Amino acid sequence: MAKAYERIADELRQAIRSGQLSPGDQLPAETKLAEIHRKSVPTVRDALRMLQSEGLIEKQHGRGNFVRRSRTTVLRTNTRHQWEKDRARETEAQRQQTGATEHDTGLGVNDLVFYAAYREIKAEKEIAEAFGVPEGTTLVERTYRTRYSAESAPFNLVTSYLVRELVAQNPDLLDDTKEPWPGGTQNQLSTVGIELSRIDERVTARPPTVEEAEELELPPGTAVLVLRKTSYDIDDRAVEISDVTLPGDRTEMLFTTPLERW
Amino acid sequence: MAKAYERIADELRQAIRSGQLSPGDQLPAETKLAEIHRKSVPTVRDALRMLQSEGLIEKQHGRGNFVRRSRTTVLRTNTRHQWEKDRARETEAQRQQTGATEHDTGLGVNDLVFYAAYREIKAEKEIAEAFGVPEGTTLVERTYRTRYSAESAPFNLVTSYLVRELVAQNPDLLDDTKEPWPGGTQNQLSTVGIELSRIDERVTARPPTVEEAEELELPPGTAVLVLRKTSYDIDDRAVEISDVTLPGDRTEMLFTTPLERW
DNA sequence: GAGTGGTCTAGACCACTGT
DNA sequence: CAGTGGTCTAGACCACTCC
Repeated sequence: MAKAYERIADELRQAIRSGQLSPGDQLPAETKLAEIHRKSVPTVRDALRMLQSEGLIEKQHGRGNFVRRSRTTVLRTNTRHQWEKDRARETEAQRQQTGATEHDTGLGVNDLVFYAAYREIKAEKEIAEAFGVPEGTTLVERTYRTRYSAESAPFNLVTSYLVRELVAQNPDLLDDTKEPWPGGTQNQLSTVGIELSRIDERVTARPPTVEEAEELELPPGTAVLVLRKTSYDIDDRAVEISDVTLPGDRTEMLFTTPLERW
Repeated sequence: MAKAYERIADELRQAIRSGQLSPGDQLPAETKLAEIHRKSVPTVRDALRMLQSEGLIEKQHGRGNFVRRSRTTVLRTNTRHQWEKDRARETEAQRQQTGATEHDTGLGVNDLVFYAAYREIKAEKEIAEAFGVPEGTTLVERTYRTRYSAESAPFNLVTSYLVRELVAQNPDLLDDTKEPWPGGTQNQLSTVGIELSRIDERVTARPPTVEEAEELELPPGTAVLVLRKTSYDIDDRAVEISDVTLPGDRTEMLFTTPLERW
């Protein structure tokens, strides 16, 4: 005998998949569903929680439960890295035309709002190893928020690290009021004579921390994609490391691998 | 005033983060926790569900609640594509030394168990568009399961598609008893004169369907990584499409992007 | 059999949304 | 204000694990 909350969930799932309930539609009230199935309200709520964790419905306190609309996703590509490198040595006037984020997303300049803050920190064990420097080395930690101006939730949280000593010869690189910087990080690095030869991106998925769920306005049960980008210079030395947190339900990443001809 | 279940969750989270409770440790029984906090058992269970969705604890029916141990992750890279291409024209003897999956994971041949099944299907709208062929075109659908022999859960579910007409001149490519095929898909395609020039991989994260959660033995609240790999030949025609479902809690993907020198 | 978590009840009261 | 979901209680009974 199947459990009551599973039977209720199955029935609603079926109604959603078949189109009997369309995206945006309101479900019957919880008390109503309890009445229909002759079960208690907490049992109905168990069923609804199941559907919520599958991403099928959305709960809105005081309003009702609704069939979830699929959200618009943001595309992130790795072809942008070469694109950004090609532009890193152009004039400032040229670079100001479009920034790297616009290329990432295909959005225009006015669709985005930027926030950036720099501070200096001592390298912890994990990040020191990633850079190949001793623990305690001074790093510049740069925190970014990017969002659509039309939406309230950011579409990523970025923390970027640089070894202070490597970039200190250009004081502008230690000053967050210079952000947003036309041409992005590769142009910033080029001002201190650093050319990139390779970028590694490691991707995993995990449940968000409570803080991430709040900042990204993630519905319960949604995962975050975590991307660690490591940039290597032409001596194969790690010169910049970024940790990017992306909402799993609104992000698509495209990686293109060209192959050598036979 | 904070909600009771949040206060209980906070306290346990704190105990876990501080190391007061170590990975693998058993939490107090739910009735015990209810007694300690002078709350009802369902309230305690709300708190525990929260911690479970954050990946901090694991519930084991009849045994207890335990602090979760981090699981061993499998690394998937894009450098394997060039590696696989380089080996696609070697002799069978050479190819049989190691297969593509071993290169992916760093595991030896004996750590893996393969399952493969082929069948022919008519292209639905979505997949037909991805191939650039008319709806209803005959495709070969290939289903794979890969796992550690030591673990019960597969570490990926793969469905691969080929246009039947493109590969039919080699009957072995329509025969699933020839699997596992030494040298992988790129070698299979080379037998019908197809050389790849580029591979696109699109990655998203979403909650698993009930079927996926069962097959991958995913704990509730875990996300899956969904990867669509599209292989293009030297005429920039899509010749193979794979949908790969990976457990988000056990998978790390590494994408390397080389950059051209200035 | 003792101890654990899983399901479920019937209801009370609070918090939020819209009119 | 009416209608919705959110929190919480106090307990019953079932299912699973381990000894």
